[in-house]
Amino acid sequence: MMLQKAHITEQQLKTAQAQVEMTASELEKSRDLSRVIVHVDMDAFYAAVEMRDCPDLKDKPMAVGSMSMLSTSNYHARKYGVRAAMPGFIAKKLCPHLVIVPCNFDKYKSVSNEIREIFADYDPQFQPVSLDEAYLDFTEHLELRISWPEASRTHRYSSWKQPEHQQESEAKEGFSPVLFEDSPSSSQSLSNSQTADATGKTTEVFGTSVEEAVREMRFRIEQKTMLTASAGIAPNMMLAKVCSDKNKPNGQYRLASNREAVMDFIQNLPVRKVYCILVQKNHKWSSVHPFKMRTCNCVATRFRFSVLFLCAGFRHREGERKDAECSRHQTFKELNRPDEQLSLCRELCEDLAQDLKKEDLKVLLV
DNA sequence: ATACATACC
DNA sequence: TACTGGTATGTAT
Ligand SMILES: Nc1ncnc2c1ncn2[C@H]1C[C@H](O)[C@@H](COP(=O)(O)OP(=O)(O)OP(=O)(O)O)O1
Ligand SMILES: [Mg+2]
Ligand SMILES: [Mg+2]
Ligand SMILES: [Mg+2]
Repeated sequence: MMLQKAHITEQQLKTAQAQVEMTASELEKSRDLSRVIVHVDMDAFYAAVEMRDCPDLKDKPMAVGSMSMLSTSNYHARKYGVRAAMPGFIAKKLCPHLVIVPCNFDKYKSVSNEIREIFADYDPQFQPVSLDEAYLDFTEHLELRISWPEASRTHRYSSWKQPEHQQESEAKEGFSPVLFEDSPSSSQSLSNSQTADATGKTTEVFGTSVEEAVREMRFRIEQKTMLTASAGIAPNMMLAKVCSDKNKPNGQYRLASNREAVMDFIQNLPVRKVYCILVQKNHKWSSVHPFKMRTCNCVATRFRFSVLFLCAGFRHREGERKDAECSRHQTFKELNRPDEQLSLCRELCEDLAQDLKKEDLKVLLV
């Protein structure tokens, strides 16, 4: 691809530029900022369920799975680098005190059913992605909600969790304070706008804005399951998904529905976050990886150049699979013998790989 | 149509 | 000692 790049002519660049402008204006016409999309995702899902059901685990680094493979870890364990898809015995080396508890899929499935009941109240057509997350279109809910009486926006604390006692001296906004009415970000506590009930804070009132509606949904999830969720609010699913990660755990983030805000948000995002195809080394559109374009802005400013490579992707074959029954790890070992790896690296980075030794491989492949 | 490669939870 | 399994999508042949 570097060789091809050297032979690009002015004429080719001009043609590419024209293509880009056509595509861009077509796409701009179809930009839709009218929907309010929410992506909700439970925090450290399997691990959180296990911690809820075994309070001894609360303050310990823990993970769910086995010595062979972990499905996820709690946030405490993540500080040590313990992650999903990591073998338990390796995780133990990173974090010797790690507690590993086995999976209980039935429990995760039933919690999933509980949260889906709540999702359906906001969007009956919600799209589940996995047991712990879903996309919701809040547009219609919000249109109705705007004229809802306060009673319909009031929710009870479950007996297991009353709100924290608040300082009397702390000035309160008064009745039904509406939080985040127009603030772009927040990871505020869910329990700071309780009504000043004479009998004592057993309910919570939520406003009519998107932020309030989403905060309400997360509040209901927490009261019902004793588990927390995070959420992203944006004009489309991709952006909502990226937003839901931003204030995780137990937070939410809204990206405003205007072109400028979206452009600004996208600018410095790692490409990896939005369009993984571009960094798949074997994908036919894989023009980003070889040329080290890491951020979206980089792709955008060099788009004219990128377009020339859209159809010029490369592939390499990793060899034939010999034993369909073996584990993923075994397969990897079979297909990537050191000598195969060496020749592959030499092929892929000619100039770098002349003096390549086997010890270098590990680093390169990582 | 099928095998294969890769992504994501 | 130990390196997943379920589901979806895209590519090459
Ligand atoms: N690689 C994997 N293999 C098997 N199960 C997985 C894997 N990754 C995730 N899971 C399971 C366990 C997770 O708790 C659940 C939800 O995934 P995900 O939302 O990505 O992470 P998480 O909920 O554990 O943490 P968080 O969302 O807070 O980052 O799916
Ligand atoms: Mg997630
Ligand atoms: Mg999650
Ligand atoms: Mg998830």
